[in-house]
Amino acid sequence: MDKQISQAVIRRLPRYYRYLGELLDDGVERISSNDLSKRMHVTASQIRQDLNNFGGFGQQGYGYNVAYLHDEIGNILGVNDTHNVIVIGAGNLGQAIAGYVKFERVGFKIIGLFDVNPELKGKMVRDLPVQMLEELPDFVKNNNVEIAALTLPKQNAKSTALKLVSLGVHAIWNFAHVDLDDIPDVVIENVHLSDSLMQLSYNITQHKNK
Amino acid sequence: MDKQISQAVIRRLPRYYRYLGELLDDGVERISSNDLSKRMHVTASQIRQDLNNFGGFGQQGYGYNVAYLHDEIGNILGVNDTHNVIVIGAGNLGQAIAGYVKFERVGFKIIGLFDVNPELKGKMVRDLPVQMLEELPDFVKNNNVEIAALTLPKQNAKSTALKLVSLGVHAIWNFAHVDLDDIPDVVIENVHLSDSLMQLSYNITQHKNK
DNA sequence: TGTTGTTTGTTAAAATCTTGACATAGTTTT
DNA sequence: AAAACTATGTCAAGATTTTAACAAACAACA
Repeated sequence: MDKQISQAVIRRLPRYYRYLGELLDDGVERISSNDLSKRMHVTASQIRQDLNNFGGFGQQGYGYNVAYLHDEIGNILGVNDTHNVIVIGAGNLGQAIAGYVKFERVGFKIIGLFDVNPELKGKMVRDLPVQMLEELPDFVKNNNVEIAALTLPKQNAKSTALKLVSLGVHAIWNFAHVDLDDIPDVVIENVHLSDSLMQLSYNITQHKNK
Repeated sequence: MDKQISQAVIRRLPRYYRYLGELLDDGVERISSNDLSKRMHVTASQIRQDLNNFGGFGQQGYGYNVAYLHDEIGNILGVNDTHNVIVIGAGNLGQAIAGYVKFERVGFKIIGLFDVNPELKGKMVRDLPVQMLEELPDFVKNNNVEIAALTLPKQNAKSTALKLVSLGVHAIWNFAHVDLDDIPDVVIENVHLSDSLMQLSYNITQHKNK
């Protein structure tokens, strides 16, 4: 048992979660895979298949209860629990991420913001002071830090990641333009904005030549 | 002919491009799919298969010339040409994106930054003044704008996207937390940071239960 | 309460993607 | 110049993912 769920499925879950959240806001009580498929431009079969990886959330002849399904997907994704996040690198992107997460998501809580630049020391970003990297070990020891967002130059990313893991932070949200594989015992999620922009660029070229 | 290349392949191209760029910086002249596969932690077969979608860039018994292959992938991705980019939404994220792109990539040039908030009018971000959205139509008319990055609240994303397309901007790099499908004749690349964070959250849970 | 209609969960087929295998072509060495 | 070696391009097998199909379960309505 305990079949491994493919990352392809996992990548789709947040999107389901988002659409269900919107339906919830709109006061929609129930939805069929067919209706949802039309809104989301995917096949109904895929929706049912995806959801059934985790159990039967629907009911024949009725469909899915929006509130219930939303909550269940939230549980699967782990966003109904609180996760403490620190941001390493208090540049533009770091500040933006700190603000963005704060606005967008309950469930994720930014509790610390770090940088190496002494000029930034103590600067307030929202309600958080920028701390120096030297303060990181103590901070991690005294706070339950689950996720570290790395928004720093690629030169420092690997060593910082290694340090974080040694301090006990086992999840990294990596915005640095470098791969952080071959670090054992840590979960990495990469956001390579350059890669995304290049994909866009490719698709522009394709689009033109049609 | 003119076989459609799958997005799975396209998603990998920027990564090849990055690794080849690093090899280039390190003064490495040639590389075999086998050596590259070890560095990148993918199969050599996949590398050869991916590249052969676009033609034979290597030579039997020799491997691939790093500079040549780097350049060719650059051509495929369209990053050897210049693309003018405007950013709509001059909040933290918009400013970060403007700076990030500028630093990371030649090939993409930020030429304008727009917002609706009158308080931001004229504020300099790097070397660009924040302009009001009313100025957008004239700006697009007078400048060759290829890509618009949307870093604004989801409520305004769709209408702004529609306006951009009507003005002749046919590529959107979307950071708003909403899907912009069903807009015809436009290439969309989504960066859903929340989705990414949720994936991380899921994988943390999985990691723990092992 | 029975009949009709709806929609799931699941199975199987189809399509796509990844990996392994190897003949061929070119390189390197002697 | 020949022999030994290397590594691509490509074909085919294997694995995974997606889609279609439908029986079983429940809802809605008469």
